[in-house]
Amino acid sequence: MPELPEVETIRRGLARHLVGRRIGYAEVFHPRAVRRHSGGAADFTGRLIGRRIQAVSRRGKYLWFALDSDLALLAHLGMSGQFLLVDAASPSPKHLRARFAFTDGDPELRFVDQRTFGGLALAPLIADVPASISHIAPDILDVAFDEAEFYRRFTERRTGVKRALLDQTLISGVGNIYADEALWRARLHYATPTADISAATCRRLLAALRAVFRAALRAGGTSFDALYVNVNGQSGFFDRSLAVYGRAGQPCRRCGTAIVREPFMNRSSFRCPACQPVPRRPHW
DNA sequence: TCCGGCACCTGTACGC
DNA sequence: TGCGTACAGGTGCCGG
Repeated sequence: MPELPEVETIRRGLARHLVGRRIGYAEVFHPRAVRRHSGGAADFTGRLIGRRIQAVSRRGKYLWFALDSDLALLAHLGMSGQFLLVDAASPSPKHLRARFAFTDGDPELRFVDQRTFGGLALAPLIADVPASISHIAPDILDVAFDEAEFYRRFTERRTGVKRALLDQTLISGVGNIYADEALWRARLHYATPTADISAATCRRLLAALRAVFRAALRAGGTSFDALYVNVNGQSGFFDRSLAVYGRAGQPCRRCGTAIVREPFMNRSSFRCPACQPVPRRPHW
């Protein structure tokens, strides 16, 4: 499941291979892949032909190709989206949703997405950010991330700390896996009310998040299966370093207590019952 | 306006 | 073997 470290790993690979190249051909194989592009598939591909990729950028889990004339090709990988750089002659995978060929030849870019939660769209760039994601907050690795402003908005919320971390309009790039990992590092229960978090605890939580993101980036991201791969089709290795996610019944790496898995927000949360006890007045 | 719940999707694992 | 069900979860939309 691509979160910030996985998307950043992919962004770096795309930037290395695609900046400066001009799109010669584009094709969409499934309308759902461009459902957020208002003009439909024909408009999407037609407006891409002849455009040159100037940069590959990211905010949270969104990434985009900055094109000529302040236009961006915006992408979200959803649950299972992949960008792959392969030779045009290589066989098409089952879930190929779109492909882009370049005027200078191979490799071509393919967008593959099994569960179709991901998608592509064109959007005008306003102040270097696609207009359609202006509501997405800066992520914690972004120089624009303002810790004091985050703390103010965080404590104004009437919700629990994990719900807040997953709210991309408050802080972007955090998904279920890294939320659980950061909460474990900061010794916080997911249902701790944000209003009860002190400034010092908030700093500790953000430091934990930064640390887990950086460690995951060094490992090339987290892969549980073949659904997350970098642009060369290779998996990341951070799953071997996870402290709580997916470790129900196994000993906490800090205190040895068995990790528990609990349903929360229609998904699973993992925590150490000793290091992350239920708070006095939880916000479930 | 803010918050929580749910639909959207497909492959895999598991029980019967 | 084959069928049904649960599960994985990011985003946007809707209702309270």
